[in-house]
Amino acid sequence: MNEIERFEAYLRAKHQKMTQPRRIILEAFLSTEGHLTAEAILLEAKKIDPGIGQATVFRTIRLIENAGLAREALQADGARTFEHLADHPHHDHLRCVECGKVIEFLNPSIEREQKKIFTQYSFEPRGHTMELLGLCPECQAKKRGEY
Amino acid sequence: MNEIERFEAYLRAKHQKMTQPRRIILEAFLSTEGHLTAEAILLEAKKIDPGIGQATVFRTIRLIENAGLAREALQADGARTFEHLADHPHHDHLRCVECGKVIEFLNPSIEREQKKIFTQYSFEPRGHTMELLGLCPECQAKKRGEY
DNA sequence: AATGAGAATGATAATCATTATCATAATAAT
DNA sequence: ATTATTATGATAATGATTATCATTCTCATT
Repeated sequence: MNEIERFEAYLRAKHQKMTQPRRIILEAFLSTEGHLTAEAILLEAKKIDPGIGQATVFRTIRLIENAGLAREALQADGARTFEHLADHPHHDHLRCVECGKVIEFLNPSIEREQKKIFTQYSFEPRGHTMELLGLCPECQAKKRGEY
Repeated sequence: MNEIERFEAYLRAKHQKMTQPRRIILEAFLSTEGHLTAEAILLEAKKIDPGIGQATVFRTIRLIENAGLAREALQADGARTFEHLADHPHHDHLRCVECGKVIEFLNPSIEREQKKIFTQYSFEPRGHTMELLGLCPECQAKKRGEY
């Protein structure tokens, strides 16, 4: 079952409708990689159909998220972005505070420890966010050059 | 050196001034625990001096943050909050997605692994955010009761 | 294929948090 | 005390998100 089909199944289960705008927004979103703001997703969608409205993008992103096809990723500056989960297994982020570059990584040891914490506090796991903030090698070099 | 003094030293170093509003906002902020929105900090400050303005709170929080006396903590819903660092060593957060309850925890093993990742990618560490999301025992019980 | 009830759309207005502007007031160095 | 500089608070401006609503679309049923 591909992404579009999964979205259709989700909508059907909720007695909601698959529409052209929804399909276009999902396709536009899936055609990207990385972290997109709602506005960026609107721009992608308008490449397919310029008539798509801002409001519909906000509404549809939430649906896609609730369908389990995307996740929200808050940037360190508070900007709200989304990334789709197709061919994109779980990972965490290492971000450069200077240039904004993002490196994705996965550390099994950290994942294991997180599970332990859920158990310790009797929480039912629902996910997590982790972002490491630092200065990338290039920006370190740039800084040194300034002096 | 206490918090107020540290803030004064920071301001002096930046050729900026210690003022009544700034002192009041810092004192109000230090009198709290946990994660406060800018608005909540304004309310605290107004208990001391009702004349304090919203804009000054925003400006002063940034100063306090840059002085290293507070840190920003984005909530899972995107709300921007701040917590002061006095008598409040580093920790991470476990949040209930249902009721919003926050548990603070510290896991040395995770901290160690994070350091390794910085090293692996040659990043200069500048901090990190981690938030585990789950359903707390109380909300699990409430859910079960619904059916 | 036509119908009709319900749902979705896009334009726009409304809201909310945050930032910018600016005339006045407070501060700190002389 | 004087003065140059910075900070203040009121208000306007901005940017992101959400609500409203008349019109349009979708889909199960005929």
